[in-house]
Order: sequence, then structure tokens, then C-alpha cells
Amino acid sequence: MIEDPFLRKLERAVQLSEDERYALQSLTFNRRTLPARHDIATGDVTDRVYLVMSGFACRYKTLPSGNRRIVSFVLPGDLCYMHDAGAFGRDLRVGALTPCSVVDLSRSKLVELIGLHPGISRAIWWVTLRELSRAREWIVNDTRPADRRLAHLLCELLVCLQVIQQADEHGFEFPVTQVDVADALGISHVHINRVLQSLRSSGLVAWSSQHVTIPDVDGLRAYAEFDPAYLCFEGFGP
Amino acid sequence: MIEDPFLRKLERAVQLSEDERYALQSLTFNRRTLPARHDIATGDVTDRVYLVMSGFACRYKTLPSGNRRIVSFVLPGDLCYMHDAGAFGRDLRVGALTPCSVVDLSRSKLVELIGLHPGISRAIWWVTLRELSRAREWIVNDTRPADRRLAHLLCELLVCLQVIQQADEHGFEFPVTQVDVADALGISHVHINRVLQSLRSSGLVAWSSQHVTIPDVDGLRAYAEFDPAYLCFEGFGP
DNA sequence: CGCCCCTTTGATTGTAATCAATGAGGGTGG
DNA sequence: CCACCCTCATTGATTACAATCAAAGGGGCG
Repeated sequence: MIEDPFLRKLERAVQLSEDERYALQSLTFNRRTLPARHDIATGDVTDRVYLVMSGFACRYKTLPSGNRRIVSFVLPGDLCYMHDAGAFGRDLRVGALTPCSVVDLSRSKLVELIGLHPGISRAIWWVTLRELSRAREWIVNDTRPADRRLAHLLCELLVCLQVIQQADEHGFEFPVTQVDVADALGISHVHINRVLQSLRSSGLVAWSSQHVTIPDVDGLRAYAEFDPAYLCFEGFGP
Repeated sequence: MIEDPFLRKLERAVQLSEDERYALQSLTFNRRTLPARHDIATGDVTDRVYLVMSGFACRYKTLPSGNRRIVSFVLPGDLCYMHDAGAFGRDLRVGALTPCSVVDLSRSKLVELIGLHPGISRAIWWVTLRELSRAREWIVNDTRPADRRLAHLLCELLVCLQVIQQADEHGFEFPVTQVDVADALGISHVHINRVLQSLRSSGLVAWSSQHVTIPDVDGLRAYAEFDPAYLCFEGFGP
């Protein structure tokens, strides 16, 4: 049940034993489907952890002005609210950008598994550290001009979606609105449209009818100054 | 030796046993003093972890353009390169902004302690999650206009320095240049100067001769939309 | 058919970068 | 002891990037 994107992604970094894989699979608590624009989680403390199985979601905060800033995307196989619930995430929410299929897990049971299985512990560490590394890269990305910023985001999405087999060599389905991407980049929805058109006219990106195509991945990466090392899909040291 | 700011900060969140405190104290490997502007660590993989005992440092990345972006400050009692070394941090460096006193620890021994002592494990988790929470707040902060951004940073520093008793109710010593702060906010050094003067003339901030004074903390917090919850110095749930 | 959401375009304003230069300490060597 | 230099802070002028305001297409769905 849990199987598909979650374990596949974990095992990209950490080899799990048969036991560990089984233990994780038996955690499933409840499965549900959320419509777009609905919150998966708010800042409340619960014993629930959420595993997104399909669809695009995001972690975000809302400013007093009403502006929303997305601080990270949540893709299939990503765990939410493991650590960002409660004290750390009072104002952090997780929202569905497209219809999402979500599995609820018991946090306390997962914590227990972490204590029992070194492989699971390593895997959860890896997930957390990747989030940290990614957040820092987003901070850096915020210093780039908007066109490179968008290019960088698309490069990141391409890699992350390839890992879960939701992207091919040159593109991916991306049923997310320009407004959402604007909030992830911290720019206005008008500006992202202009910036996108400039990338289109340079031939670096094609994005229409919910499909992104990147004809020249190396070219876009160079333009975005994108180096996938920070995502650390290539293994996890100590 | 390790004692002062490190344990004090850890025990803010996690109660350590006598054993655990002793184990951590016996980790000290080597102590040195670095001049300002020198790197404490580069992206190389080593068995060293660095504990800053005094002075201000930062984690940063350098863009191809030569611009530096600081992604977080490192204050006395902060551990560096525990997790951000190697694969995750190839392009992440830690640099001293002022002269710093640094203790080198053995990473492998610390990892061993984490495995042996639940309190230490919790403490290291807490440190890591606070970094993650802080990074996300910095992403959000990047969407604010520059004056509020600076105000927010100063509010954060005030809280973090108060925890290690390096700030009083209304201010702190801050021997860091405007250029450094500009790189932490992602704005130019000219602009930070102007923005600072606007905060000065509103009476919200006084910053001269390496000392920051915040006459009306609540006022500055309101202006910056600052809520210290994300720093989670008030305890750590599960 | 018409409404709604998303995208696109135009015009204007505003924020911040860049370029250029001056001022204000602190330290060093003649 | 003073002249010089270096770094950091400050100011002015200009340019560029991006927000905002306003409005018009376009496509899907009831």
C-alpha cells in the first residue's frame, strides 16, 4: 500500500532490509483523496503524519498581507509533518496544489520504528537532510533574477520527478498553475508569465497544457546554474 | 571545554543525563582561533565537525557571478558540518565573519554517541530541525521588502543571542559589517545602508560602532512580522 | 451559451541594483 | 607624529527589474 513512490525514493539512498520494508508497509492508517486547494495539514499537533501518494502539494506560509509563500514542493513519496508539525511549524501548512491522494500514518508508530530499525532511522535522516539542503538552495535561488530562478526550479523538479518515474528525459506533466509557481519563487503572477515567455522564446523551456518540456537540459541547467548535488539522490554517506 | 554555549543551548530543548553531558564534553579534539574572513570548512568530506565557541560565522554559497549568499548565521554553541558536509554540502561553506574560536570534534565519535544516548540523539535532531525551520523562515523572509527583511533578521538574532546570554533585553554586540548582512538578506550593500537608515529614523533600530540596540522590541517585531515560534527554543515535543 | 479560472498583454509605479564618488576611522610605516 | 592606505559607511545619480493596476483573450465545464 505504502509501497510505490515512498519506498522507491527511500531506497534510492538507503538499503532497507526486508523487515524494515515490511514494517513501513504495515503503518498505513487511512487513505483519502483531497481536492486541489485544500490543506492536507495545518499547524495543529496530531499523531498523524502524511504521505503523499500522487499529485502535487506544497508547504507554505501565509503573510499578514495575505501573500502566500511556498517554501517547498511536496511530490509523491514525500512525507509531511514528520518533524515540521507542532512547535516547529505553527504557521507552516501543507496544501494540495492538484488533487492528491494521501495516506495518513501514525507518527508515534513511525517514531517507534525509527528507534527499532537503523535503516529506517537513516532513511528518515536522509529525507530530513535533503529538505534542509533544498531549503538552503532555495534561499540561494532567491538571489537570482526571476528567469534563472524559474529555470532552476524546473531543473529541480525534473530531477525529483525522474526519481519517482514521473518525468522522462526531457519533461514532465505539471498540472500546476503559474500562480502557484509564482508563490514558490516569490514573484508576482504577472511577472512569472513574462519570464516564462522569455524562456520559451530562448527555446529553453516549453510549458503548455500542463506539460513542461526541456529540449536542452544541459543548456537550461547552465542557464540556471543548477547543480543537482544538493539533492543528494546519489547516496548518503555517514 | 565544550561546556559553555553548546550544552547550554542543547539543554534548552533536551534534558541531558550526567553521562551524556560527560560524553559530549570528552569529545573535544582540537581548539583553534580563526581570523575573520577565513573559512572554517569547505565542502570536503572529513571526519571533523566544528563547534563555534565564540565569534560570528556563517554558512554560505558563492554564485558563478561571484556573489555570495549567506544561508544562515552560525553563533557560539552552533555545530557545523555535522550533516551538511560531503554529498549534501559540496558547494556549502562555513566562513568566519569575525575572529572565531572553534573546537574540532570527531564526527564518527559523535555519531557513535548519537547511537548510544537517546538524549544526545534527540538533541541533535532538535538542532537539525531548528535549522530546517529557520531556513524555511528565511525563504519566507525573502518575499518581504528589504526594510522588513532586515528588521526580521535583527529580531531573530536578538532571540538567538539572548539564549546564549550574548544579548540583553534590548540589544547585542554585533561586530559584523553591513556587507555581510547584505549578503545574508540577498540585497546590495548600498541598499542595506539606506534601509538601515530608514529603520534608524523610524526609531526602530540603532546600530552603530558594532552595537545593535532595539528600543522597542515589540514594535520591531510587529514591523518585521516576527514570531519566534519557528526557532523553537521553548521545548521540543516528540 | 455563459461563467469562471487561468493566461496573457499593456501601462505605470516603485523598489532595488549598479555606477561613481566621498567621508570616516584605524592601522602602519616613514 | 604625521602621511598614507585600507576598509567600511554613506550619499547621489541613473538604470533595471519586478510589483501593481487594469483589462482582454481562451478553454473547459455546467
